[in-house]
Amino acid sequence: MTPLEAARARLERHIDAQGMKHTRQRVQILEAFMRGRHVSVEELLRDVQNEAPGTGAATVYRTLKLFVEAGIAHERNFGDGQARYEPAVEDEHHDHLICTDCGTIFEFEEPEIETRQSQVAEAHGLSLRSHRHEIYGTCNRREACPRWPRS
Amino acid sequence: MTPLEAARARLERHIDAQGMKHTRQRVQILEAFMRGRHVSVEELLRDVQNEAPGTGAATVYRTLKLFVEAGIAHERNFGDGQARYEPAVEDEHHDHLICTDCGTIFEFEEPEIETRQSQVAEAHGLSLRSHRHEIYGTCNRREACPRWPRS
DNA sequence: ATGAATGCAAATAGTTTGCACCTAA
DNA sequence: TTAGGTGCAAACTATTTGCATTCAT
Repeated sequence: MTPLEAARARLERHIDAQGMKHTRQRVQILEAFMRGRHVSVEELLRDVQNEAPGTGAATVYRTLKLFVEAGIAHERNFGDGQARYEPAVEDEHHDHLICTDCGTIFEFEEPEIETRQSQVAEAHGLSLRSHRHEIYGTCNRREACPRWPRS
Repeated sequence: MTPLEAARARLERHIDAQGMKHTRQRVQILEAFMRGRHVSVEELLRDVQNEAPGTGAATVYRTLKLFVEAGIAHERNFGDGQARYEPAVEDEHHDHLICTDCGTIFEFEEPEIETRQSQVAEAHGLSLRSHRHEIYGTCNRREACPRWPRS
């Protein structure tokens, strides 16, 4: 089962469970969404409208919320003032590194940090719900980074 | 030297260095700002206008940016859609825990997490610039938490 | 048939900006 | 005197919402 198939299955299940309707737009948006990695609404809307002109921005916003509720998307906010969404892989978690020069987004996973984090929450008497951990830096990669001046 | 005095000194220095002007508003906003802990612009504006009616919102926004540039404030974003600012204490760093029920903000410092974080950045070939680490949870404190139902 | 989903446009919320007036230096 | 600062209102950006229309069931 491909990630897209898995996501589609989860979405169908969620839609049925909530007594919602299966629509052309929801499938189209899902397909475009699953092709991306950390897409902004703007980017996604552009992609969708390429194949399905006439799709409204409001629908994309509403559908992304639906994806989050269905557990197939995570909302991210990297401080550029717009939300980004990424496909959620079941039982998988990672945080992000962002190059402030070129905008490249890397992912990382640090069990030790996660552990410490739980301890911190506990020490403060909080029941951990979620977290957000982003590292910002510059990627020092002339070739890869679009903002590095080419000689 | 109190924190306020220290901040004022740094601000004056910055203002002089940049050839800017010392104004009544900047001092008033600084004083109100240093009284708070993680104030939103809205809250700060209200405080300032209590003592200095007529102060404009734009001035508060502009002044907070100035504070950040002068190194006496940090901008924070806890996902409630508005920026918050907190006094920067020199050579001190902490991250945050936020109670999603009552909004209480706790601070924490975990050298081990910081260390791992640097290693992660390095492993990905990034020069670490900054980071953001927030833990969200619920504080389980009937008495302290305004959103807990009183019996 | 009928209620939910869509698309558009208008509304919102936080923040920024243009500009005439004011004020520190 | 005069550049920089302030206050107001208008502009902006991302997102949400109201509503008439369309579509899945």
